[in-house]
Amino acid sequence: MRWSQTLIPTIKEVPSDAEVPSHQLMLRAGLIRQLMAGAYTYLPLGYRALRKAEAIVRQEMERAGAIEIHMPALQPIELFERTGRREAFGNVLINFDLKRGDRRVHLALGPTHEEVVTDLVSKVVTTYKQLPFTLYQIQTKFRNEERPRFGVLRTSEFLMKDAYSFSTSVEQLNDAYDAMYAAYCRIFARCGLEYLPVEAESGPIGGDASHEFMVPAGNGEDTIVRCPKCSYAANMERADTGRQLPAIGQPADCAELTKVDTPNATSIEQVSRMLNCEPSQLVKTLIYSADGKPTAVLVRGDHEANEGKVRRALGAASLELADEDTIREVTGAPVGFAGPVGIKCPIIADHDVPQIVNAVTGANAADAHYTGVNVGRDYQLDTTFDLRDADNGDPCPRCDGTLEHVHGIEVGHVFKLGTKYSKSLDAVYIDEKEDRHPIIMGCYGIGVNRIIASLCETRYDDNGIVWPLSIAPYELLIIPLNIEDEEVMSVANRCYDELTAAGVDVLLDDRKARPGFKFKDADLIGIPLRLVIGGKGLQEGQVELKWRWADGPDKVPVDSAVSEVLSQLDAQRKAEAEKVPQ
RNA sequence: CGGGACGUGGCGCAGUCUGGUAGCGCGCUUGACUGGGGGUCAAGAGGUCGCAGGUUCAAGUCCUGUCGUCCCGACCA
Repeated sequence: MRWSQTLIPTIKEVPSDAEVPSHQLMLRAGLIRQLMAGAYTYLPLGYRALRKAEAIVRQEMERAGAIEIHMPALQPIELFERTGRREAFGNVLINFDLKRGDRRVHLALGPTHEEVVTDLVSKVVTTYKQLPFTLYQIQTKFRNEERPRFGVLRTSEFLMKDAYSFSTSVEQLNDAYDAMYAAYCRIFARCGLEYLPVEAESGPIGGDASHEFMVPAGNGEDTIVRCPKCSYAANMERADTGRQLPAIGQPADCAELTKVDTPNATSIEQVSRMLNCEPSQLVKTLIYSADGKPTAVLVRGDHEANEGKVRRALGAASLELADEDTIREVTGAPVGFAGPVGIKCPIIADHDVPQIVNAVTGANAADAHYTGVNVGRDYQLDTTFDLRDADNGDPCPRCDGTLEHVHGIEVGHVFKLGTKYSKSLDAVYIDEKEDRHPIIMGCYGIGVNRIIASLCETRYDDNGIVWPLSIAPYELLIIPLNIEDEEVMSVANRCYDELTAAGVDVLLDDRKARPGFKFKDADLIGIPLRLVIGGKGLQEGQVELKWRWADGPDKVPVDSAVSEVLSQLDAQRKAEAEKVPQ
């Protein structure tokens, strides 16, 4: 492609709306333009990169034995009502009424396709002989994000590869899951991403039923807990703290239980300042409503309660912080003064809570706290749970290492679904004995746009994007320094023609512009290999070849320019391929 | 949904407090010079200051409302 024949609107100054690097670079390099919050047009360069990522995803899906289909984005709302996800999605599900003749139809724009694919399979599969298989598609998904942000990282419309496996046994499900897991590793490695598979919320099946693929990045929305010493990595939602179960016993040297005035001090910070103690000396008492029943959850003052863990510990289907009236009812005090001593509801506590000797807690009375609170004497616990977020510095649950937090962008998610959808949508098969069973499912998603955004978020320097060869919109950029110099242009055109014919993705900067201007644009759009053809060089019979990440150019004889480009591209492709797991 | 910020040529911004001829840089057009890391000079084009209403002799500027965008938080199968 000739630069003058395509549309690459680069921008010198950083658009004021863009904050994160990927957003700034994608706008500046002319990859995308915004239509509205959460909706972007992919311009030629951005779309080429996106399609390259898509091609890699497709190749690896096929290699893993998945079969491609294409399902409608328009879906009847009724399917979501049958699985209960209309309510679960809530406002995120984009849905609307349409008039068709004298009747109305209620439709949704697919936020994902579990319902549609399960409905399809329920109508097509009858016997175990047809199973197992895995279907996939690459398609635009729609979600009414409450708050789209970070440019293209979180949008209300995005390209997703979604795959669904259908099996008759847990063993078959595990095989499909493992195949997808391996394919994902290959995909992200081929795309040149640094990725981290982390354990994620696994739902009803438990165990290792779910992994997220994260790209470590400072601006990632997710917090990952990982151990630098072993391979343990988990989403904050489910990361274990590695705390040993402590014995619950009344400590030896207890202070007296004392009620102290703490006017208007409702936060951990205010109380610790007023009473001149560390937040770790406090017990944070949170009143939750678990399936409608109030429960007090105790964690140490400097810890954060983890709602997923609380929900699992209580075996509750729904969990939310209790409203003000409930809090007054069980504590007899306004919000901010709850404590375990004399509270009128069940208590569960994190492992670290009974370890606090002479703790400070709310006194269940307005403007008052207790000091000298001790388990066994002032309140009772039978057992403790892991109820809090794993913290920086916590012990690793798998080895003697120390956990640390990193932020990440979720680019993929693999999940063992079980029979949730097949049961509600009646997707069953008959076995050898003519018994009917719900099909066992798995689902596997990749955010294709996020592959591009994560690359831009992690691979750049002061001058612009640094694409890997595998995803770069073009592999080679030819820059003739002076397009009015006939010899320069004839060499440039010859290289362009020969390399294009050889199957290389070549962009030729045929714009009438000064060299410095072209170099700046070249670095900004980040094409991996750059071939510079200038009048001075040609007088010495030489052209220049430079990788985007290299310090300086290599001089190459004009006559061997084409072969040198081909062999260097080949070597780079091999180098990138070596990082891909088998 | 709670909190905050911002809407002025294509982009980045000043002007708003204290009402009185709409400005700067980049980009764009034309010409000349220049020609290896976002050039120089000259001459131009381009904006009903997000929108609506109000106050005023007079509104980019003050008031009310509204729409939009971004950031923090909540939410996120």
